[in-house]
Amino acid sequence: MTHETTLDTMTPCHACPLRQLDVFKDRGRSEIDFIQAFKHDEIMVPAGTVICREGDSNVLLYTVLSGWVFRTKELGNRRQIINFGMPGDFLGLQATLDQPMGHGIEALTDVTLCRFDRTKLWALYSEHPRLAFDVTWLAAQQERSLQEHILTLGQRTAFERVAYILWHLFDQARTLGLVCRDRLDLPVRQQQLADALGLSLVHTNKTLQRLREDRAIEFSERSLKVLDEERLMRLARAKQQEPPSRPLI
Amino acid sequence: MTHETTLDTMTPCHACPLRQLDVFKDRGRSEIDFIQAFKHDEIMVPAGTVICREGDSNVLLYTVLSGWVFRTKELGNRRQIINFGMPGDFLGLQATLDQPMGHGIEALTDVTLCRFDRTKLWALYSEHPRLAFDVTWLAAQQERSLQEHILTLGQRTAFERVAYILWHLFDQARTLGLVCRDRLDLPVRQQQLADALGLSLVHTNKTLQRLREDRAIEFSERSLKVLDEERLMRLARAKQQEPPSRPLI
DNA sequence: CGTTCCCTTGAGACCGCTCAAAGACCGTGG
DNA sequence: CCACGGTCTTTGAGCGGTCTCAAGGGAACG
Repeated sequence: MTHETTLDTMTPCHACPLRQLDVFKDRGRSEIDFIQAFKHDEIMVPAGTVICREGDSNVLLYTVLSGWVFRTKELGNRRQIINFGMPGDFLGLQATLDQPMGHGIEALTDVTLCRFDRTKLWALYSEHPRLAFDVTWLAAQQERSLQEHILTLGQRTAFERVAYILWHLFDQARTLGLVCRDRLDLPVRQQQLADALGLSLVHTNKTLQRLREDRAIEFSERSLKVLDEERLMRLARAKQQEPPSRPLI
Repeated sequence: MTHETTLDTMTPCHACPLRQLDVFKDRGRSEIDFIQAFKHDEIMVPAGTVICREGDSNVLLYTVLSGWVFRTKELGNRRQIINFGMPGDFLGLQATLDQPMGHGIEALTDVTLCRFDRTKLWALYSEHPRLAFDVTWLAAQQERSLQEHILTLGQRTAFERVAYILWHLFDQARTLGLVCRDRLDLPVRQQQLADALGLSLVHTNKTLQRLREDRAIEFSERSLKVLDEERLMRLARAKQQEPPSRPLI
């Protein structure tokens, strides 16, 4: 089912390319060593791979090293994309403590994942309270992001939703250095935007057209260009906030 | 602005009435002692009190001891209720680590809150990894609940949403022993249901009528009676799941 | 007995949905 | 090289679910 490839040459944590980004907090040597020991292996999965399903137990813990993923929930024949995950995102925490996953996770692009041994999570808590704190921080941050999404689904119009999600993905990707000259490689289909926003594909498409006509964005060939960020944010009713310096595990 | 009353006679943690409920995990003596020391005081606030606002920093940590609260986010002149909190819910974690709260919290009914000293949170992590684990567990559980809400807002029809939220509140309250003979004291206005579901007040009201006509529920005078839980769940497209045994802090 | 808050009901408008079909692009195989 | 099927995007047409506006009723309270 999965066509995962276990990589022979793991990226050593102390040389993790993500750690060089400003968004991620600096870490002491001993913590990085622990993370290194915590890390089980590193895998590559192709776009479209189901990393785990809603209801799965015994899911490993992952950090996205490269590529994009998304979380998803199903209801009958409909599906909701909960949110998108980018490098640095920590996955699978919910399956801790005999609880099944509340959502599935799929690879949006080809993805490299650091895989961690969940049985060592307890050691992390007892030996490295600082890391334990960071795990909680990541969970709280995830909560924040979900709350914002609830606001979007509950109170924004279709037009605002589409504007918001594009800006949000753009803004988030920018902190990871993925934006170059206001242009972002955005590997998302319109159907996926629709599934994330609770809209139909057709209406999402028509709304995108309006955003293009407004000269707020260009978006084609999997590439998003933000022509006027101020305008886009106004249309999305979004407010800028400093990206917090966040932990990487 | 707040009319909070600090109670002279704090409930001792080892005699906490909530701990006697089956849903809450048993705890060792030393952990309860730590929680007791962690607890700063106990306050009573009347219905309608704003406990904290979105964007607040330096928010204390709370556990709801009795009564109901709700989390909220504003967008212009519209507001979204993120979810409702009942006894045992842990509030304010987001404000940890210099991050502002991502949502406001208000008292739905008169509420008793245990107030904790956030400066001691670090001690909790370093001295009681088990409790630290539980804090994370609570955050992950909160995440779960928000994800389900996202599914509701994104994929359920108005009718399903109303059915779902009533069943969900009913089901959750039941684990706390608040349901007696299929009847629950539900202190929620229709406007608040509407704000939680992203619907207008008018449409929420008409949808409630349909649910009443279907003989699935009775709901008036702040009292909800579930006439046919099977039917209600089917209408809500909800699926039952065992309530996990959860930690209480 | 007036005010206020909440619930209820009706009428009409509009936003977003479904159905349907065509166009664009791409990889594959004949 | 072209034909073909698959996936994704685009566009049109019409329906209906949900919204807004408006007004009235009931209960609680000073």
